Amino acid sequence: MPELPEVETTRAGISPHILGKTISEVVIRQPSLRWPIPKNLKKSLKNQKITSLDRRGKYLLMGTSAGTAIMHLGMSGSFRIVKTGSQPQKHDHYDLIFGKKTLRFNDPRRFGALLWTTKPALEHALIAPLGPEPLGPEFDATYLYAQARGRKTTIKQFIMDGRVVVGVGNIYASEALFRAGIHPRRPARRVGLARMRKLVNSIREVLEQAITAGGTTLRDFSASDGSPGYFKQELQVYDRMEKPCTQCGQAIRQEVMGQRSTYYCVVCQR
DNA sequence: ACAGTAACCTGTTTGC
DNA sequence: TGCAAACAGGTTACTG
Repeated sequence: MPELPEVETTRAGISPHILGKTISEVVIRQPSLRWPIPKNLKKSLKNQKITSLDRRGKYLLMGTSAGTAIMHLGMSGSFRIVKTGSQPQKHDHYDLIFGKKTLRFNDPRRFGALLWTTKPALEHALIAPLGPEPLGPEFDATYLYAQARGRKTTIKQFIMDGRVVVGVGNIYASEALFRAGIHPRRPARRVGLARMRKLVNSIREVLEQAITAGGTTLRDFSASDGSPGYFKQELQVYDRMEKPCTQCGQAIRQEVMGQRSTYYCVVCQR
């Protein structure tokens, strides 16, 4: 479900409800997520005040004076702010209770994560290897071009590699490549500097527009207040197999690359 | 070092 | 209608 815009929408949505607030109770109903929720997490988090809520790639980093909770939404995770004591639904795996309000995590497929670290979060084994933020200053054409030297992989799989750049998932990879006019199967090393510049701009543009629209709701994503994301209306290729290209009218093609559905226009993308 | 694939899970859609 | 296979927005770990 969630790529960078959806995680950012989530971060912005829950921030005002938890920043500066103190966790009065932690309830774990299902500890077996992508990795087991650490046994010490409940004790570590209880009575801690939330001092920050940051995003790194698709990870949410919830800071306290004692350490940082590292959270991930996986494929199907979402947070809701609910009234404390309200009946948990199916797949509601954990609650962070802040007095009258509760931050509740729901995740049918259980690819999400909740971890705890007392070191600086950026040094954590899952966070440290991550590439630059696509909306940050280090991500530019020169960097992307340099990274692509000698790489045999396709440009689509290249921009979806979190060590190259974070936050570009399956939807926005297809969308950014369409906007940049680059064929998803083109080898990464065969994209020149000028087209890398175009690609960097397309990635930034599509992510920023999606954040503004509150993310993309394809099936079941919703913000922490339950509202959907509206970027689906702006999608040019993703989930539009056989529909006309918005630029040239050619039927949009769908293929599987690296076990992921990929959508593109055979005329506009080379 | 890199690329490709299987694996982790459940729910929904598709095809016979 | 029923059942099985395929597929879904992510990421790591393993294999070659």
